[in-house]
Amino acid sequence: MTLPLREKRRQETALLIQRATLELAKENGLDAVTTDAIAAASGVSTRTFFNYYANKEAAAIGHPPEFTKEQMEALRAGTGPLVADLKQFLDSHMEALSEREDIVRLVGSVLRSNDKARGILEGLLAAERLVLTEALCARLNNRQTAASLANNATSAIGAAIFLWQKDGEIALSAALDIVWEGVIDASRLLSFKQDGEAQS
Amino acid sequence: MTLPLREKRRQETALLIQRATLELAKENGLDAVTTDAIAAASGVSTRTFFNYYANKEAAAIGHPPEFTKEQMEALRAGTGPLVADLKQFLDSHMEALSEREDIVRLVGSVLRSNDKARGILEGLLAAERLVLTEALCARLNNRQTAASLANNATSAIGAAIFLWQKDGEIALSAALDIVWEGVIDASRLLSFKQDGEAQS
DNA sequence: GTAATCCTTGCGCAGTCTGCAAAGTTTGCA
DNA sequence: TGCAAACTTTGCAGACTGCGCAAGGATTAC
Repeated sequence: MTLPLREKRRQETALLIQRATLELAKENGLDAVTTDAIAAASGVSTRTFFNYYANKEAAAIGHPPEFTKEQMEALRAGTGPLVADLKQFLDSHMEALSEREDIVRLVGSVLRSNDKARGILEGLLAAERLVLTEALCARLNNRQTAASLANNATSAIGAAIFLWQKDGEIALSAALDIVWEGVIDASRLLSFKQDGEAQS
Repeated sequence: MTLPLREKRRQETALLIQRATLELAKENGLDAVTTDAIAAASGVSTRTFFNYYANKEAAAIGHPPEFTKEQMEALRAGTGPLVADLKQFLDSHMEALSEREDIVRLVGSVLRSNDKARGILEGLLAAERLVLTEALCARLNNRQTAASLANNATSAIGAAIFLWQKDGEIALSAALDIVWEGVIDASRLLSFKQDGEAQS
């Protein structure tokens, strides 16, 4: 962890700008906030703001935690049954998100009212989903299956956040448990042997 | 089907503008296209363009086919096992998409390079997913399970389109079959009874 | 045929985002 | 420590986006 000063400053400023953006968006939504206002609140020039983020929506999203090397490795190595490993993987990612609960909550409200922000996050998630698909592929040797698993997993994270926001009482990890149970139930229904149908 | 003239014209113009937008975007991507250019190519004023679509990204997406009342009803009534009904539902929706293959292909390429367009489509899809969730809820009495099923279903449509675009040989319906098989396989893995784990 | 309703359009304004070049910081190396 | 190379910040100018407004044109219902 011996980052050069430059790098460190950059990360700090990026986070500072994100917080300023979200703070301003709380009032009347992100659309009502100008880039000039964000720059001013962050203590940088407007031009510099655009050196950090391509637009205000990207600033609101910031840099969400990615799947770490350790998490991916644990999943690929695979000690237990796949379901358990996957759940563990999601739990550990959820924990990373919990450390920025305030930001997660604010980002969530921006997403509800801003198409562009949604698209940006969706792009980031798609990349993560691809990474996860690759890792699962190594364990399964079937791309479509791996892709579907990755989809269920990443969607579960989003659904858990949604549930957590709506409820307001339960913890993020508890929300994930509830959502995951639904995923498993749905899987039972989908994999149920059909009455008179042929089954490969 | 006795639409007033106004309504009909409106739909035609909306489609015309969408086609013009996609046509112009083929060259250098949507970002390189100005709203003035789209308006000129569509034979309307720039101001009128904005009466049809909120922005050029929305114009590129247009108005994708929604789940029809008949499709939803068939799913809710539910004659066979759920998996079969769901597959049938997806097949019929895929058929609707096949009738606009040219547009689907162009929209796909816009989505790859434009965050805002992705967000807009994602918003439309989320609404559809919600409709589907409601319908499944009526049959299942469990919201989380219904949501997971709806997620798997709508994601499958997207994945099928992706596969169809990448491959270039297979038909949309065939692509859906391949994707769906992956979904079922993944479900088997997820619902697999775990070794020593407790099972509710 | 006529009144009510809805659509289109030009104009103007506030805001977004980029290229460029000058000025300021940080880094590595001697 | 001190200096050159590499990188950052910033102001400015300029093209593009998106919307409110109000006048004029088309369509509808009766």
